[in-house]
Amino acid sequence: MSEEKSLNFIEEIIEADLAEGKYTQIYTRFPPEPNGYLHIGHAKSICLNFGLGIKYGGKTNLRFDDTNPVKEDTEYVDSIKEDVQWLGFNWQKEVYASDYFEQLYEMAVALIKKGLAYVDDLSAEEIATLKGSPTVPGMDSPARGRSIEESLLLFSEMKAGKYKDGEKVLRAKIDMAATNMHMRDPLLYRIKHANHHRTGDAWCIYPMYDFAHGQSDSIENITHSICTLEFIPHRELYDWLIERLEIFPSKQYEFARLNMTYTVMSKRKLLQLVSEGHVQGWDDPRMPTISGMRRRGFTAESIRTFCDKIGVARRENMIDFSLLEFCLREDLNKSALRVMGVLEPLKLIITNYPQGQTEELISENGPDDAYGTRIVPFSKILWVEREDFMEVAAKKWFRLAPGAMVRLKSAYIIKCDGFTKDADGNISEIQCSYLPETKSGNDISGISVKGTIHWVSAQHALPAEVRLYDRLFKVENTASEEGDFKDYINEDSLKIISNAWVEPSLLTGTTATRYQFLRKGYFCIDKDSAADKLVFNRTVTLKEAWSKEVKKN
RNA sequence: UGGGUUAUAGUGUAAUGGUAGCACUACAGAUUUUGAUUCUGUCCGUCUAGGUUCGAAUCCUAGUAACCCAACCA
Repeated sequence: MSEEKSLNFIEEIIEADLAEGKYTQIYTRFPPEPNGYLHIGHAKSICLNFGLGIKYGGKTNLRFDDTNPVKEDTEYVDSIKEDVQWLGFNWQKEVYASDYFEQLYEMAVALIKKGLAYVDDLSAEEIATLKGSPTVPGMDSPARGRSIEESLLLFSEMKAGKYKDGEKVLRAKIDMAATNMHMRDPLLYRIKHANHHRTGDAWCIYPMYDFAHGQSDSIENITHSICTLEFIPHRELYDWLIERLEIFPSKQYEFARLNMTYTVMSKRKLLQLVSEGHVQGWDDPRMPTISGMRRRGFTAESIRTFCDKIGVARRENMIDFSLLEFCLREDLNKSALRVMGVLEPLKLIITNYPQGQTEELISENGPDDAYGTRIVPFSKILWVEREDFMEVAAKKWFRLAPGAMVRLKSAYIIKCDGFTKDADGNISEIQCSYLPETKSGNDISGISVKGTIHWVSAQHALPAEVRLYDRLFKVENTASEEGDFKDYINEDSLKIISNAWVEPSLLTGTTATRYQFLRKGYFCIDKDSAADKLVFNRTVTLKEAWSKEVKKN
């Protein structure tokens, strides 16, 4: 019965390492820089790193890579922690690169003492010029021959605050002619007289990524340091530093980052969408951020399933948004409460139903009996969906039309007898008669109809605002189009319906409740919602065969 | 035009010299008091050209294409 799932390349490496006794336990980490909100691409990394820890009985740290004080903030730290937890993961330790500033400084001193690093006085521009290009070897800085003692002194002066930003840097002494640009005497430390969100003003020199990341991995005994493809060129330096420093040999492995159709995934672009007001914030339900998706109504389970299904490999990829939707619907179908809500209301009068009478009808809450049932009030005047009525029935149409019969879900079969138009020619009301012997659960009529529609009792319904979302961009991949990515923003990605009606049971939900509005999709209660003004987000539509039928004709 | 990485249905991902499989998408049908779900089926693939081999997606050679690398960002 057990169909074994094949391993991804990282799992193969881990199993080989474990098999040959290289490690008795693996240790991974998720290392975001706290300079923005996490998105679905980060979720892939989170699921990978934490998932590996769980699968192989190892540990996983949450580490904030906070080596650049001017970009980072505790606001981001807090949101990242919330998102990781919401996704369902617990870290072994919460750590910060800034926890290691003292150790990192000592390591830098050790490197200088070995003659493997030196203080340079060149400007950023001069350093860039001397660095050469991929096809032209670099040239030595005049400071490269500086004595160990002098570098040691200058470095301590850098730390003491004697120099201004940009006046001096610490560089590794490697090879100015290396084909790998990252090995041409990379910068290790720079001066930044800036307030750090955790260390305050204690430091004015900060390690660069390359002198913090691998060292932090090593300090934490990380066995498998997993990052994305663009860090491949850094691996040589990662190994070089660990080897020269003679510290725990963490190993770096790279996988391809996630790309998805109809959205963007770079922090820079997401920040732009927020700061320029194209969306209403990092948690705008249209955003691919974890917080946006959460607000939209995505479940953590569906995101985890998605991350599992997309796999882990080393080739560039572009995942169909529809796969994410599939995972979402698959999960929501199992858990969402079935309710009725009418988005675009059309008045329906049951002419032969007693005025003033109300019936309490029974309707099922979920996909199976375990979810139980609830009471839905029924009366003479109902709201039904405007699009469920056609003045002239199309072919294969089995909803309301003059003379046609449909079942009202959990209620009666009705027959459409007529309709009324207003002065503008719009249909304002339809008149139907109901068949008392067709009551749901007790139908003894023997009549069967092809269509079943949802409805709410006008007298009992609750008014609601419903927000419908569409893809953020009009094209699958903005990067492969001409011009700026913002030229392709979908201006109709948000549609607000302010006059929807929902059944009374919706009053008791919370933002954690997941609903399926029958035939209309999956919805959740937005944080803007209040008892006197319900607000719903449509998480995702149901799959729709009819809309395809319409397109065909 | 130096170095690095990667090429398997439309999209992802397996097959580690031995039947190219799975999922999503698309399409068709059955069931259905949600045109949903569920179930059944169909279409579609090894970048190219040579070579090794009884046998190649896999190994070799030569091409081609895509992505990454010259931040005091991570």
